[in-house]
Amino acid sequence: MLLKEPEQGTLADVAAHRLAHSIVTGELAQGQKLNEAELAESFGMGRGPLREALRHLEGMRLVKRIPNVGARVVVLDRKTLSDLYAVREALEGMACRIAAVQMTDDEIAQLSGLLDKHEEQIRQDGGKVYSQSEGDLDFHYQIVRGSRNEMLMHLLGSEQYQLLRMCRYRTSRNAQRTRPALLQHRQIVAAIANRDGELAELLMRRHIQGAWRSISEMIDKEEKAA
Amino acid sequence: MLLKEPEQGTLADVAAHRLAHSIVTGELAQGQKLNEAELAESFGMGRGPLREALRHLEGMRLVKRIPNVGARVVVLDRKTLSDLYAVREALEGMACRIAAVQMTDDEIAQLSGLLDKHEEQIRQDGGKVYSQSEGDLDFHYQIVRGSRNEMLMHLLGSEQYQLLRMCRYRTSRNAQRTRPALLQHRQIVAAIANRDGELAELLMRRHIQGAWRSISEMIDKEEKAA
DNA sequence: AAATCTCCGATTGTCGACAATCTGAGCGAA
DNA sequence: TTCGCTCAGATTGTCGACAATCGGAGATTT
Repeated sequence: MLLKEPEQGTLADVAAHRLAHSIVTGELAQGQKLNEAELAESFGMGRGPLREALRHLEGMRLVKRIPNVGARVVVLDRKTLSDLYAVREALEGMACRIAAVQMTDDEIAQLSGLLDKHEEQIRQDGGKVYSQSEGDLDFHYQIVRGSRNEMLMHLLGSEQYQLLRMCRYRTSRNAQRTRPALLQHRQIVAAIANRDGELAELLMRRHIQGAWRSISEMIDKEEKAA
Repeated sequence: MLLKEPEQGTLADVAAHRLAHSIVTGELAQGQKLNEAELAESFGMGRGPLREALRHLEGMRLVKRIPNVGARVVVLDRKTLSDLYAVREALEGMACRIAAVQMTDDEIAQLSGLLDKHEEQIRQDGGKVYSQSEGDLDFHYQIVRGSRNEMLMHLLGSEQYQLLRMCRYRTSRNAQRTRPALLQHRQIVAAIANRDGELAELLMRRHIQGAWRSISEMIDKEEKAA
């Protein structure tokens, strides 16, 4: 759902998706060198399609390329994540405000249902934050879709979110934030259901700010440990 | 300044820049088919680099590619531009608020100087909206730079703005908005100089909303004419 | 020993040719 | 006439090979 059809279309697209997955899950470490010939070999394709895939990932900011030197997996330092969350706050805040006007009652009910499923998941296995994260992304993406803004959907859905998912995989150990997050999600849906765009935006911005604080603390700990 | 070094680096980069320029200036019409062999020939390069360039432009949303069919120049319809301006409003509003805190006094003075130069230009040749547009983009980009947010700079500066420039070339006939725009720019700078982030954001949002109304009316006229 | 230079292996950049696929014209049937 | 089918022509997708460039090991100089 978040990662489109993996095995279809051009080889370059397949490579891009597989690479994106490997990077997001951490299978490919941050800063790791990406050897064209090697990867092409492992994917069973020529270097041409693979180079196109790298260009694509470069556009997604998942890899950084330097001419005549090569491509490396991007490194998510504090500054990068801080910037990302600031952009998210602005963009998703706007999405929320518009979604409160644009979403149909059906879509809102569906969104609420997503949270029910989500809650059930947390109740069942309190530790599986992984699926929570994916579900959380689904939640956010549904709202973005509700804004009917194609550019936003592309910006957040298809591209930027990969960075977020990458970040999640890195910091998915702390489960303690899932419950307050769920509550905040409920409040956001309630605001949208009331067609209160301003409140929905405010709540979403706070929600994202809270997520950033949480991530930020975690980075602090990691840095202190190192 | 807005278009990086044209003739250096890999051929794919050269092709991407030249194509971007041709698209933005309208030299390549909207919706026009982009033939790989043809373009590669005209640029004096093989199809490999050109394909990479197309991938890049696809990421910039300047072209739309369909597997096994080819690439076409994107068409800027009302919906696309509306979405673009909504995103701009959120992003540049945020940039303004942060820039009001982060910019140095030097940078603010420089920004003010840019407007002086800008005013002088308007006084000299009241009709040359072209250079006004470029200068306007410079103004907006300077503020984005002032936010110190790398992601924002990449999003607005290197990529999204090409779409804007494309739009400007299309609708650059109406010069009557340059003077109020300049005034609004001055007010924004004043707010930033006072370190009033909230006001700066508000003014920038209004400024962009005004620009959108202007563009929107122009599209209406065009549609009525057609 | 430290710094610099030189050269070689490895990697990226580029090209040309071939295979796969789509588009559209022309033909035939309902 | 209109619809569907077939089949070239053109265009995209892919590969393998060659040229250009970079990084690093080792030798040389101070």
